[in-house]
Amino acid sequence: MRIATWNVNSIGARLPRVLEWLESASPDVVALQELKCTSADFPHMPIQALGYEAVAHGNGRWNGVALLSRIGLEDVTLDLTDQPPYDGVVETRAVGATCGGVRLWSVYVPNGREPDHDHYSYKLAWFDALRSTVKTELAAAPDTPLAVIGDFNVAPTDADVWDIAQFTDSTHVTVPERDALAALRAEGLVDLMPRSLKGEPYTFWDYRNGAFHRGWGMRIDLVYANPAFAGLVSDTWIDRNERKGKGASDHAPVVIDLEAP
DNA sequence: ATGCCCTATGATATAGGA
Repeated sequence: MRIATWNVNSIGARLPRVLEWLESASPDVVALQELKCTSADFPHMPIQALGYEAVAHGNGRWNGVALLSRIGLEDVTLDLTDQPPYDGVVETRAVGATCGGVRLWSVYVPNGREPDHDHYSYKLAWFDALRSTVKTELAAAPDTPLAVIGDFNVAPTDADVWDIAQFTDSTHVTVPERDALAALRAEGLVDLMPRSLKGEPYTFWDYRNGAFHRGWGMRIDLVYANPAFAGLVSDTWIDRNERKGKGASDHAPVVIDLEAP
């Protein structure tokens, strides 16, 4: 079984590359983030034509998540339990489903913007709702393989950014954000470290300043798996080739290969 | 080489991304 997660930075703009990648990489399940479209505008038809059914959860211009599967899509859950709103809106940042016996969550954790911004406290509250939701699911089905995959918008360690000195006073590397990841792990998840195709662990490179070719990246797209899931994994890797060329997302897909449960 | 920001929006600027 092949599972992947990919922040596509607009499914509309990325559709040609997404379709090509589905054909070449042939994943069974794909978690997408940053659709930047409404659920109604999600391009189901060309994706279905490749054999995937999809649940898309998007409320417009920002965020939006989806799960694509060609091995079943059951028990779909939109949003986290008690997911906090931002500016009065519960944003479309989480969707869960069971695919081929594996429980998956596609998540797009809020950015946080600046450590003293409202968005940052929102980010931490959002993480706690994620932790709580996962805790409940793990308790209800401890033997079911489960993974939370997506754009966590936190680099777990200093080695997960190209130069920690560049991140003074910025989000994504602060202690409270990393503590939020640790709290998730404490519920029984492990951070599955992906194999790199080129000696750097990054999954995101800014569009600006030639960041990709300079190796100025960050590992913020993560795979958090319970032991039942981790025990099935044969490989985890970052498809950085997908960051190359014209019309690329600023994130690369992270691919997980595992034995079917 | 992978090459110096991109996307959606009531749009000719702006907000958000990280």
